[in-house]
Amino acid sequence: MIMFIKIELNSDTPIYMQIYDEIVKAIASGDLKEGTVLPSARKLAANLGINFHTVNKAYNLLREHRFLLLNRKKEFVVQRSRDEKFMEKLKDQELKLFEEAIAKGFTEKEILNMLQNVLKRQKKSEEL
Amino acid sequence: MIMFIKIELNSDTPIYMQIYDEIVKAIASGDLKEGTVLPSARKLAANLGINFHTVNKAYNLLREHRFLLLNRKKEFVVQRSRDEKFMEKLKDQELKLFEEAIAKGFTEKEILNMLQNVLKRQKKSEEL
Amino acid sequence: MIMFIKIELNSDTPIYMQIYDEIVKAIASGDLKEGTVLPSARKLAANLGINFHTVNKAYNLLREHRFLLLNRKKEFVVQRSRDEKFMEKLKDQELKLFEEAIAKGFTEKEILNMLQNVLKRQKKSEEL
Amino acid sequence: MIMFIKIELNSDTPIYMQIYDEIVKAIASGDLKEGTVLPSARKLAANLGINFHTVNKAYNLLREHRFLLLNRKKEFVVQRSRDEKFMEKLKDQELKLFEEAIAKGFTEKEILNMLQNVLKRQKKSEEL
DNA sequence: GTGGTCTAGACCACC
DNA sequence: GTGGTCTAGACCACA
Repeated sequence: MIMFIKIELNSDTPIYMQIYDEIVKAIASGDLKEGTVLPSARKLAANLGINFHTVNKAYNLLREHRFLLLNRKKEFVVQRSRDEKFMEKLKDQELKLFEEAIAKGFTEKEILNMLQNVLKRQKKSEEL
Repeated sequence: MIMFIKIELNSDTPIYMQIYDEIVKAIASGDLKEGTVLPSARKLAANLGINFHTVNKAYNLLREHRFLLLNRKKEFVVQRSRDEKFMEKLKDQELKLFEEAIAKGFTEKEILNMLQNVLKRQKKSEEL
Repeated sequence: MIMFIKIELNSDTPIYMQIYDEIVKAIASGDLKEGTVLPSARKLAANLGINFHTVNKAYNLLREHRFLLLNRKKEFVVQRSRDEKFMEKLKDQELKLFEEAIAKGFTEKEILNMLQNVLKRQKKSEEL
Repeated sequence: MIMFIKIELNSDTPIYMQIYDEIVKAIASGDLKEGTVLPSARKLAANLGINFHTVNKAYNLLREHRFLLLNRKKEFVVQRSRDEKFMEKLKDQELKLFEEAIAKGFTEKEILNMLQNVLKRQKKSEEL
């Protein structure tokens, strides 16, 4: 299995976080389907030219957040869990973000516009 | 000046975070207007029956995020900054949140519904 | 033999775990008696509309934990083993859980209340 | 600040887990009170004769589970969060454990006896 | 092979 | 000083 992950070594976001984000993005866009077995942490690390532990940390974080599971063959496999607790957390986070934006002086319309732009951008990447 | 802040001592969110959230909410809802001088950290702490440092931590975090500024008298004052960097950060955060939601298996419609519900809830508290 | 197992495809707990839990529950409640031959993994999988491997994983985990055994005909059979090692493990787990609860600030009374509620709920399902 | 933690290097439970358990136990018994600053990961590691990362892993796990928080001075501090979500999780775990015990053939009385013994043991260590 | 764990040494930003 | 992060190399149990 071939993984296309771009890593910016000189970014301010940690490498393991970049891997995390890229895999979530790939699941969201449909590039990684449910049941897909990810390359082993060691192989992906070799491909990216980084350390095994860095990839391992990303994989374990993804497992904690239920984007991956470890099967009995000790492979990391993509799952789409749809847990409702996540949605509740998301709601709380969004409420807090909106309050901050409005406290900053942005209007509801501006926020909605921004949200729609972001969703459009997301949808495009899904269609490619 | 009197501050109405509700603190849940038995919550799982830290107290300083609760103060932070409550003040942002008060600015968003219009209860706290630009230029309002907040009560000193010591007074608010006494009113809430909590430690001075806890309030101080919340105030400093709010200043860092440009919701408050420290005037010559060393008072914390409400400001509405409208900084565009915040909007950019917000976009990135929203994009990441949406990707996680979609990776979890939620549809675009479900997410939009959730967002509209959250905005409605927010608007109501603004009108009260 | 007919098995009544409810599977929530959109749950956050893995399906094989749900099957595991349901079978343990059925043994505890008396619905599945010692010596009962379970339907083959293939049949159960077909009935539930899920993958054969998922059921197989659950069955093997149950055998590992001595709730099932594999007879000469390679059928999975219910057994009630009463092994004391399990009780020892259980004690250790309970001790750790209690320590966590007390460290969280819950009182002994609260914990006892919770335990009695849980046992009552358990007993009711046994009587049905 | 002096920490009394016993580590079994030749145990089958990972060292970071032993540290985790010992600290939870210390909070439960009252040896570690809310607000207590833990020794730095580096110092504790030196005292125990183990690696910094091992202690760090334990500390971060404790923070994730809300037994510790990282203050603005980057110190790990004991907190007693009393979050209700924990109690809900605990209930589910207990229910599952009871079902397993009953499925094994243990009676309700035996389980209650065991639980009371464990609670007594816990209470004693709290009083010392 | 795999991931889980532990060790060791390094640089960073923050205070 | 602190924790956060990354690298490097090692041993283990498991399958």
